[in-house]
Parts: sequence; C-alpha cells; structure tokens
Amino acid sequence: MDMVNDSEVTQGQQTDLGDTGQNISVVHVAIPNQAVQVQSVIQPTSQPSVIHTTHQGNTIHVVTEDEFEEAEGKKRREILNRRPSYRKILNELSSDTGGISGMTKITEEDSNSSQEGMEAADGASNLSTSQQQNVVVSATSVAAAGSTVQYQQAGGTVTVVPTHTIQIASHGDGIPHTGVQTLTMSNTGLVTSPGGATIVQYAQGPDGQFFIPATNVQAYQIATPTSLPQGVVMTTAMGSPQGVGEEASRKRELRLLKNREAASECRRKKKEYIKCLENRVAVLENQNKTLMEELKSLKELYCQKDA
DNA sequence: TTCATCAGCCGTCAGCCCGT
DNA sequence: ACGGGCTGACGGCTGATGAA
Repeated sequence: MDMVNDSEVTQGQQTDLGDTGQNISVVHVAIPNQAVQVQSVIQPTSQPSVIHTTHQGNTIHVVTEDEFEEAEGKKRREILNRRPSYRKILNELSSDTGGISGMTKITEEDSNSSQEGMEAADGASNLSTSQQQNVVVSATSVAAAGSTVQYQQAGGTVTVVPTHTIQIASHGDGIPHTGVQTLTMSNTGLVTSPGGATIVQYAQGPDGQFFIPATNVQAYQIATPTSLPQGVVMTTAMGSPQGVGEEASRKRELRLLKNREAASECRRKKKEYIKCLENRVAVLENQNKTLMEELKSLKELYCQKDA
C-alpha cells in the first residue's frame, strides 16, 4: 500500500501509486494542523475503476479495492462486535472536540434518571406516626402464601406478606408507632391494588407489628421496586418447590424491570448522542463554510497578485 | 367517517462486554 | 465462570396525517 502524505501533495500533482499501477492527479487542499476541514479530491486519470482512500490524521492512504473491502469488512465486524456505549462515545467526543459547543459530557450522576423514584422509596424508611407515607413499589406478580417480600433500607424494614399484612419490623427512627396510619401506595411503587393507586390503612397490633385490617384486604400485588435506593434489598423467603418457581418468576420480573429501565435509559442516551452529532454537524458545516470562504478569498488575492 | 400509512415509543430478547 | 449492564433488533401499540 502506498501512502500519500498531504504535506507532499500539492494541487495538480501527478502521483504514481506504485503497486496499484495507477496514476492519479490529486487536487488537495491541505491545511496543516487543522483538526477539521482537510479536503481531498482524488481524480483518476487512467481508468482504474475506483480509488479508495483512508485518512489518518493528515495522511491519506491509497489502497487497492481488495484492501479497501477487507478493511471495510473488518470495520463492520468491529462495529458489530462491540459498539461503545453512548456515554463513552459522548465523553470521547466531548474531550476530543474540546471547544465544540453542544457537547455535553455524560456523567454517572446525570445518567441517574430514577432519582425521583429513589427519593420516593427513601421516604418509606422514615415512617413516622403523623405523616402519610409514600411507599413506592410496582405491582406485577402476586405473592403466594408462604412468601415474604421485604423492602429493606438502612434503619427500617417494611415487610409485605401475602396475607395482606404490612409489618413494619423496625423503623429505626425511635418513634413509637401506635394507632392507625395511612400508607399511600402508588401504582408506581411497592404495593398496589389491581385498580391502581390505593390508600391502605394499617394498624399496629399488640405485638408491635403493623397490619392491614381485614376490611382493606384485597389481592395486593407485590413486585420489585422500579428503583431501589442503594442498600435496599428485596428478598423473598422460600422453602418449597412452589417457592422455587416463584423465585424464578420473581427474578425474571426483576430482570425485565431492570432491562426495561436500561432500555429506556439507553434510548435517552441515544437521542442525546444523536442531538450532539447533529450539533457537531452544524458546527463543522459552519467551519467548513468559513474555511472555504477564506480559501476563496486567499485564492482571489493570490490571482490578483499574480496578474 | 373510515382506512392505510407512518413515526415514535415501549417492552422484550439476544448477544456482547466488563468487573468480580 | 458468572452476573449485571448496555444496546441492536424486533414486534406491538398509539397518535397523527392524508386519501377515499
């Protein structure tokens, strides 16, 4: 493969491509040390079907068709093999392009789109006697008898059991829990009735545990939370073959839920990535236009001087 | 109004990569 | 080796739009 370095090629220069057996004239406008806008137009003078070039920095590589196909194939395979995440691409773009506007660096923090859910779930651990609680857990699968789903967080544990009892095992807030409290359970959260959002009244039993009075009992569904804060653990107590099946289905639900969220996040990043690319195109087109105009005026200046 | 088409969104699956 | 995250691909759903 022959290399044609743009520092060696000037407008109209005839360049022999050696082992390609081709002679081409190269019209090459090269602006050294410009990150963008090196334009090259390669025109074959003989009839070699296609001239393929690849660019590396300021260097143009002229390759044979076979080499080109091979390289393209390899490139395609590499792209198929592993496309870096949009976050990576965006970060690379933003560090590469430095001053280019419209580039937003994605950080771990701003990729955390489920902050609100976390905050809502956070509230569940701080159960107090006087305020309404938002316990956020979504509903998908019905817990069978014998299984216990725990929603745990540092300092407090809310246990939901399929006998429709909500047990608050340990608040960790030091507040004595007496009387009837109201839990607002949204359909985006931990426990819902089939009808959606439900106000569940629960009371504290003599053993200190809270329970839902029988009048409130419905087929509450229990599933994994849409987003659990760090340190939050959902567990199920199992012990039977039936439980194994439930465990599997619970795991599946959790996996699907996480994947759902991941897909949503991925789409969000993809959109952002495309926006950034569009911005970049606009910026580069602008720069291109400016440089072309500059080149044109310099050419005119040069022609005037020559004449 | 009804129907067809299209675009956009969402959920799911599969496969790859990466950290443990 | 395994589990979890990421993302392309696919199919279904829904709303907008235009033609009949």
